[in-house]
Amino acid sequence: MCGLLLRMEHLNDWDLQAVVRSCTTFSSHPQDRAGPSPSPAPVPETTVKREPRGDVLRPASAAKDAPSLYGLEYLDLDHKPFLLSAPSPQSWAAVDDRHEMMISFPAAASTSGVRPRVPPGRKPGIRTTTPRPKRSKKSQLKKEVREVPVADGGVSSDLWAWRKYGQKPIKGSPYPRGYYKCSSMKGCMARKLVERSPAKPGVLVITYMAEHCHPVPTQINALAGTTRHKSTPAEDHVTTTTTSPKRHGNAHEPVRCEDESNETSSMAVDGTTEDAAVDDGSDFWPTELDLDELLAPVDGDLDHVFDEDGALGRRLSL
DNA sequence: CGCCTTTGACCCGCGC
DNA sequence: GCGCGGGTCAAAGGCG
Repeated sequence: MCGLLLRMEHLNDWDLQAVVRSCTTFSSHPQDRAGPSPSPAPVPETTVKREPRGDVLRPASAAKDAPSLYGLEYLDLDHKPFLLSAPSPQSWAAVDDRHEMMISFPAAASTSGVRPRVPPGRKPGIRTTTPRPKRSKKSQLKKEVREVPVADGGVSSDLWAWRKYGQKPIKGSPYPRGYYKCSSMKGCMARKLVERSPAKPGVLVITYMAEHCHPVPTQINALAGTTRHKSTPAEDHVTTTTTSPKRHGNAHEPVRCEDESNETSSMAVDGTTEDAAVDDGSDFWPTELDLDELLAPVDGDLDHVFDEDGALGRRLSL
């Protein structure tokens, strides 16, 4: 495992993912989470399902050689292994909101080397005709911003499954920003942006956008998803959790995103939400009752899991 | 087989 | 109106 850590130093990619997974707020405890509003946040886009463009040509090349190391220097949370200092579910409430759950990934997961990369992307100029839905004005998006310390290895974890769909370098910041979508349920427009704070490298800034239109996946599912890891040690720490109902089966009935998303179109952008986000994300998460209900079935499992830091850490890192 | 990550390209909002 | 920067898409390859 230690060896893996060493690798991590070279492979900074992992952290982003790890962060993603772990930084999200803990959905299990409403009081801890800050999230965008309780009601589905209606980002205009949310209501519209994008259609595949399909007219894009494939990149001819196949030279995927470039290691994906460079991109995430920023997330180099590597200096410290993530430990899951997970409080039992019941104690989550007591956990500092900003710190959420401390997760550590003692070991990177796989030992496989860096995965060769090919230049992905579409050929220039081929984008097409399928117009994208108009993006809602950035200013109108409701955003919940959370800061999670990384230095102490504390990263919050949540029960949602996130799928990374992009990463971009941000001007003015030495660290790239990762873009994630909720993969717990298809159609869920919840997203989050993860980046390191330029001012405070030890802090990860997680911005939540839109809302989940479905119940929190059961812990079991969430954890189950974390087991997946990729070959690249850096990335694998926390592979995305494949918590999609499809795969693991969600015990709870999914909520229709479309319906909800429409209602939340008014995501506030004003500062009030930010405060809420940091201090109390309750509005972003399911009600406590819901959570309890959702988690009840797996409570025992959770305890079990969290009792063993290693266990969770392992899962996350593997 | 299906989902995930990576990453360049494409698109759009915003500022000047 | 233009350009920049940010956000999203989607191909390719990998892994369980």
